[in-house]
Amino acid sequence: MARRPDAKAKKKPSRTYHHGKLREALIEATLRLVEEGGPEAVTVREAARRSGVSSGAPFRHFPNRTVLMTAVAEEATHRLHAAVLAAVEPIAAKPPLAQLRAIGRAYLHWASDNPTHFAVVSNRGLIDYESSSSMKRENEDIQALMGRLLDAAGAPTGAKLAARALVYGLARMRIDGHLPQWGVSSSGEALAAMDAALDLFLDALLRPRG
Amino acid sequence: MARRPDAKAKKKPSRTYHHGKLREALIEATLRLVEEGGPEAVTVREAARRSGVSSGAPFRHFPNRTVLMTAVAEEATHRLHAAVLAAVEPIAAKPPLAQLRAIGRAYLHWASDNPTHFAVVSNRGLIDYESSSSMKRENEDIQALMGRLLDAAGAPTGAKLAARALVYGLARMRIDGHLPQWGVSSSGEALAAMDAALDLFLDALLRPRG
DNA sequence: CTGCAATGTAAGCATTGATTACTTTGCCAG
DNA sequence: CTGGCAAAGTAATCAATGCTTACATTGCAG
Repeated sequence: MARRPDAKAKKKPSRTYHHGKLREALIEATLRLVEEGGPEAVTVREAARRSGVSSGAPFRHFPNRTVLMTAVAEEATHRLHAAVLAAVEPIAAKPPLAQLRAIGRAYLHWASDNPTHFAVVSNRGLIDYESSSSMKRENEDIQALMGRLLDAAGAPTGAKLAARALVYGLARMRIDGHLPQWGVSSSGEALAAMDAALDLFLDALLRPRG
Repeated sequence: MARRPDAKAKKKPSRTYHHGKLREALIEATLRLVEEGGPEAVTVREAARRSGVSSGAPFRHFPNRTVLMTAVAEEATHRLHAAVLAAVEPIAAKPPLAQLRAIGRAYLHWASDNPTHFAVVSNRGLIDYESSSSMKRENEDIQALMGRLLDAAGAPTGAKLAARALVYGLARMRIDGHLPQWGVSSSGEALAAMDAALDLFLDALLRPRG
């Protein structure tokens, strides 16, 4: 795996010193750290190690650990946003209920497939949410999309919060370990149960009221 | 506040050494630490400091930080359980819907009033959930109660998971900072919105289906 | 009273986030 | 070119933390 202490830069083995793309390398390394052990496993020094630089180098690009985590959360949010959009856009002509179902499923599946990344995105005590305009925008974009669809489906006022809470709750229950009965690692059954709960909720919510 | 380096034990100022009730003192100190700065702010050394013992002493009672946190989660779960029971028991004769509402409200209000304690209870990555039989019991007790009430109300299969997810989702959204529009600190409006979402969900779920 | 287990202390280790002073590098104005 | 300067590395250091080990004190049981 490791040939020599150099072989770091893409083309010029400049003997170490001046990584060239350290910022991106650190984000990538941190993404992998999150993947491997969750947000708590992230260590600035380990990210530096994996990027082949000294322990102080990361602080040239990120003032502190939180900002590094925020950059990772930004990337993760981007992926989640893309996954959700990729699920709705092909069926933009179908009825709102179908689109809502697709959004919820995409969200839940992404969270289930990327539990540790979802943990970074959702727990805002770990990041500096307000500082990232892109993360805010993509987040609000999903909420707005859901809002429009709920309105179009004639959902009652307050349904937006309930819908958000249900999907968010299912996703977090999974990563927080509250779904042991459906298998901790075998995501198949848990996903099926979550999908069923989502369907139930949407059907109940959008069923015409007397 | 601090008169002398002694004045620690209740009655016998035994010059330090042998605290007598260090275990409980540590749990109490940790509870306060959680209260002040969330689960991440908990430090074994600080708990020791506040209990007036050396930094190694806590390890005589808790093998590691996680076990200390688990003890705190146990206590917090006990309080949450008590709050929920106190809300339902007086109205055990009323219809299931009313009882379900009361449970959800009590849960949400407790989580809202004790956000950091709720964080400890809910995030099982921070504790050793399986090792605490009392915590498991009280937790499953609430779930079972909700399950019975949902069955009695004629809720469809799968409603149990949806109901748990909705309440859990609302509670976590609040502590995770996903409800800025309802005021971060002014819990009044956020609570009202959560209650409304809960009502909406229960009404939709339990409305007779065709 | 004695001796042992429980419970505390003191000191130390490895690790971490962060800072500081120094060094190397790329690049741009002249 | 080239001289110099800002950007981006390094090395050394600090304080804090979780946890361990060796030792000290205590109280209690026999």
